[in-house]
Amino acid sequence: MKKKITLKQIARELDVSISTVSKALSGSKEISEETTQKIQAFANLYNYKPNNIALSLKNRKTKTIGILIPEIVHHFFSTVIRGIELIANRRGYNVIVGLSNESFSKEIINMEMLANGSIDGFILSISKETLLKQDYHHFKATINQGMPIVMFDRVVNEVNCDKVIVDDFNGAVKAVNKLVEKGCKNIALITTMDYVSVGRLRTEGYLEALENNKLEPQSNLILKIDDSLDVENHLEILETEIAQFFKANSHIDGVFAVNELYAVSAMKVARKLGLSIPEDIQVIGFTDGVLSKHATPSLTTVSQHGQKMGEQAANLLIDRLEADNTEYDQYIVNNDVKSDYIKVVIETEIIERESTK
Amino acid sequence: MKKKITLKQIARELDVSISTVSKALSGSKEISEETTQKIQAFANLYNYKPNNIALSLKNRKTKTIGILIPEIVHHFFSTVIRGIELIANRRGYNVIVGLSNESFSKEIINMEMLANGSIDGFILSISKETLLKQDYHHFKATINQGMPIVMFDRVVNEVNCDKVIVDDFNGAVKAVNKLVEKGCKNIALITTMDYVSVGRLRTEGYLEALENNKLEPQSNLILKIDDSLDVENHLEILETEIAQFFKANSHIDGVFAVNELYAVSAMKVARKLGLSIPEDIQVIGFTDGVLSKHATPSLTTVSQHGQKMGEQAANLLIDRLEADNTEYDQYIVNNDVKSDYIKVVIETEIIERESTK
DNA sequence: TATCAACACGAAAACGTTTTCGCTAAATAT
DNA sequence: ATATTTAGCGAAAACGTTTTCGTGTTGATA
Repeated sequence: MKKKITLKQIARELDVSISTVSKALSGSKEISEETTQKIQAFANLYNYKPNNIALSLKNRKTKTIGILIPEIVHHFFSTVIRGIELIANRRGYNVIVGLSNESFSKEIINMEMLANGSIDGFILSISKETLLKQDYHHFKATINQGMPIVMFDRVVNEVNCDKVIVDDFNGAVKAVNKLVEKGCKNIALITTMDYVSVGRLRTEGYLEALENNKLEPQSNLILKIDDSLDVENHLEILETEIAQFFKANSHIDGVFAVNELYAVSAMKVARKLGLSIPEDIQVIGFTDGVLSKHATPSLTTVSQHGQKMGEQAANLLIDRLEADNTEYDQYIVNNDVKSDYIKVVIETEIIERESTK
Repeated sequence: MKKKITLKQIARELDVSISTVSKALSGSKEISEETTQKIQAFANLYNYKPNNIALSLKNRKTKTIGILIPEIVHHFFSTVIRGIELIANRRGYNVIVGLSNESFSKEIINMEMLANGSIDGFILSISKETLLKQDYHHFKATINQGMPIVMFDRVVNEVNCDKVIVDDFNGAVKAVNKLVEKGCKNIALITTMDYVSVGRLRTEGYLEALENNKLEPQSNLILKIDDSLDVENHLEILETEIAQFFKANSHIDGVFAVNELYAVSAMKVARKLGLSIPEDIQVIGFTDGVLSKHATPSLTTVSQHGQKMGEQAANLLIDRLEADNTEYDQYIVNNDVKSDYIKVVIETEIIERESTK
């Protein structure tokens, strides 16, 4: 077993100083041709690579970005990671991931664990519990210590930082418009509780689109699912709730669901009730994942472009990291709080499949 | 913006030496009660946390483990990551992820990027291209430099290290047995090309089970899909191949597919051909993911317990890291190569759903 | 009073780099 | 012949820790 070789060992072996080795390897013209040759040959032979940790300590930057997300077994989040990793790698950064599991305390612990030198900046999406508590001090503290944060998808106005979001509102509008266009008159909404901002925005988009299309919103056509419990294990509850919903409102001819699972479950339940899709009920979901693509019938969805979100977030963060010079603080103009922080909005796109006519 | 405070700053502020601060904060009884109090109070006030990078350099360990997988937008792999992260976090480790994208060169680049001090050890699953090339020098080199590797799922005998695998062979046997038990006589296999070891093992299990059940293996009942092209974008090719397969072999009454996607596609195609599931054809897939759970009809699958694999892999790696003392090398006994490396086999489990009777 | 242990703290090395500065000897210019 | 540049290299500091060893002061003991 040959341990990795260091500058010091090379120096001792070739009877030169550490500085000479370092300079020779970086091709400094301060060192003679001859010496440089000798040192580089030796270094190659022993496959010398500088130690990242030592570099990090010296440069006070780790070339590593921290990702903090609620859940990783999740098509959308893993797609975002892929986007982040793609850009990070291309720009010479590594990626370290922490999972909050939707828990406030795990979010904090993870942040503190990473904020002590391990990373240069964060890309994160806020946990449900944090959103519920509305306690964002850990984000603010981190930013205040000079560590930049980029938030994506689940963001919050109270924290001043770069953000990448999907246009939830207009995505919902588009979806509902599409259903109207396809002839639906009684469009149901299956959504989550309001505290997750993306759910709220999608609900608002749904209402707006109804109004635009001169359709009367019917409060009984909105089904709010309590997903504070892990819904994966409560599939049956979900399905029975949807079944009751359909039975109580047999005039429903279109469904807009704020996520894939709700949409697929709706299709499943509808068919069990003897309704056919898309003939009797047309369905559109949000988030274009595996389920949508491979369900039967395949699902028309609003695509969030998760990978693009990840790429944008990574670029935003790295740009900021590498423009270390300027102080990106907020300032006041005309009694208005201004800031240099950027909010990127990713446009949604409707992908039509078999669940609509 | 207050940057993070260091020992040196605390020392200067309180007019003591750096050593004294360090000792006081670690509660050394070498420092007087009074001084300790003062220092700890000050450190708390300024929220002092030791710098991880400096610690890493000093201790020559990073408390970080590197994960290298072919793909992250993938239910199985993300489940494994979740398991690894769970254990890593519990045992005080961070997790850094690299994606090989099934590419040999990206695998190497990623390994080299991480092996230079950033991590203490690897948990990885081999890329398809590497398996095809059968070039494993980068793994061996890494191990030889004293950096432990734990391989999972896609492993290879040529490399000496700890391994966590699923019992692919017996999983396949169980699946086929189940189909036989449910009355199938002509069981088809939909599998990948042989170079991915897990695919090969599952194929062998299929054949073994047929033999055990005194069923004649029929070579035309085996469909090998070339997944060297990204299959996600070749859904149609996949479906037409399966359709031709079914048409040419109308006596098929059971299907065992080596992954979810093939199984779900098989169901979809079968139904388009007017066959009903499970009445006409029963289907069992491998890998229990979202698709299996939410397909209609839901899919009976062989569960791989990805999270458990991740947990085992993480424990194996960390155990090895923290037992740094002993040299875990291979040695010869009775002309036999022995090694202290452990191979953990995770048992599969059949989860019965609607696609079987 | 001289010796010694206990106490409280500081100096310095080490982890592996990069970089600034200084030094010596040779080469060139005056 | 003397002054000045230049080439080639080494010493040392710095990044932020921990830890070993040394040192000075105090109080107790012989």
